[in-house]
Amino acid sequence: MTRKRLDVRGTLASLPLFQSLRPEELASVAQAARIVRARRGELLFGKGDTPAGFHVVVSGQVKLALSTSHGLEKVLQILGPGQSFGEAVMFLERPYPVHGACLVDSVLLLVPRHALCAALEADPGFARRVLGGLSVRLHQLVSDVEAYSTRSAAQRLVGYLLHLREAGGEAADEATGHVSLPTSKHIVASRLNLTPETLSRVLHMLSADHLISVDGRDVTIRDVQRLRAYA
Amino acid sequence: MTRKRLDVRGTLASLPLFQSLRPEELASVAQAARIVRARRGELLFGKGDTPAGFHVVVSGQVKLALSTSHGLEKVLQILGPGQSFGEAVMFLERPYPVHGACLVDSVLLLVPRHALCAALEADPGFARRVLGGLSVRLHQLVSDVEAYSTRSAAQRLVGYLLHLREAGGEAADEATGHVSLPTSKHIVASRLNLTPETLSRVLHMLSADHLISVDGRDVTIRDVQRLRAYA
DNA sequence: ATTCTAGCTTGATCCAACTCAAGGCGGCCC
DNA sequence: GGGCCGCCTTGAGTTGGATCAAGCTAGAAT
Repeated sequence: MTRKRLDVRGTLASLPLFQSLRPEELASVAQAARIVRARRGELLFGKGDTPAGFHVVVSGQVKLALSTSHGLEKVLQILGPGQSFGEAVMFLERPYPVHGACLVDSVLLLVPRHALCAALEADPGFARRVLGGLSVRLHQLVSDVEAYSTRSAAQRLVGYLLHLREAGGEAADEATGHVSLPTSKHIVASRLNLTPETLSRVLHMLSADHLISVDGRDVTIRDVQRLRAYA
Repeated sequence: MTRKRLDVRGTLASLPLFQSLRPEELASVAQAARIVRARRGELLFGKGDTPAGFHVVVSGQVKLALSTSHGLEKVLQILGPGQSFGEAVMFLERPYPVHGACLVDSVLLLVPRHALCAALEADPGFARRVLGGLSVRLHQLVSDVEAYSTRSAAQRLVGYLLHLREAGGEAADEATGHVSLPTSKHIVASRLNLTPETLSRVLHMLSADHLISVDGRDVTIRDVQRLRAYA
């Protein structure tokens, strides 16, 4: 097992969250952080576990999900490199309301509670950034609730595709575009609160309408205007 | 119009959020806060408005809601005295993703952005409390998403009744209990993402099973155990 | 090349909750 | 008292998306 040495400090320094921490604070956070390597499918924490700190994804991909009564699961969030999670739950010292697992082999950093708290004390700018991060997540959840409770399956999918397109850095005003689903279709379906069957049917329907075309995980958006009108 | 003078400072001091601000900081927040009086039905802010600050409910009752394409609305939250809202949106300087309106005549305080920021700089404990507040809201939203996407209408209602019961300070281990719906049934229905018709039918069904009995907005819980088993 | 398997698609059927359409039932004002 | 207006209930019919059950396809393993 040849694992490349990881420059913890450099990695942390490159994350937006830790911008503008003073070098000695950054060093002490880096000092305290633990490197977590996990393979595809591996559980990072279960629902009900007590958080040891918050996580930052260095490489790979992680899902946060709920498990339903019937052993099914509902994916809440799919996280990639540079994203962090678990701040809120760590902060409240409550058990995780979701579980987290790797979708592919991944490397994460686990920043323990005390290191976060120290940084909060030391730098009001850091507090502001954590607050900003939670606020963004709050907004995302509000728009998820909106999507689940006021939009149809097709509208949710269209919204998601347009969202991916913007996140993917495509110019917002182009008439066409291209996005790749971040992971397998059944995970995407769950993220959108759909069954895989329904996702497949909706993709098919949008293709039939010449709004998109689909090739595996690659989706070409043929008519942004008309797609927008959908959502 | 005989409006009682409002002791802004005293009111703020009694809220958990502002506990342990030093007196001079509290004074300057109180100084900056604006009193907002609004009548039943009055809009406090519309979706898309720019937040002027965050609100604290002093008395009365406020709803935060989304409006759907067809002029319907979906209630996200029902807030009573002592609760605050709009911190996140103010913080990000983004437009409101929801609108807010009074369910009954109400008095609120509007704390402007600069006052909050000043308090954040001055007191890391305050930052910690705001962070805690947002974290709690994040948890609530996660459990809403869970409810909407993995639970049936009856399960959502049962969960809500049990939640009201606990919030109402009833001992959690009693076999029976009593709760009052905080507002009219059609608002409660919307909060639970149900139509009023469905709410009515579910209440009827639970009554028929001797799990609860209903008299207007008053609900008597006859069998907590069996009700818990439901959710 | 052949099998195996995971992921996806397609078709048929079902069901929870919604919509539409009438009533009931207070409370309130004239 | 009588009429009116919100609010709630009840019934009948509809439907979006889920469920169940086969197939299909492409890449990996043998």
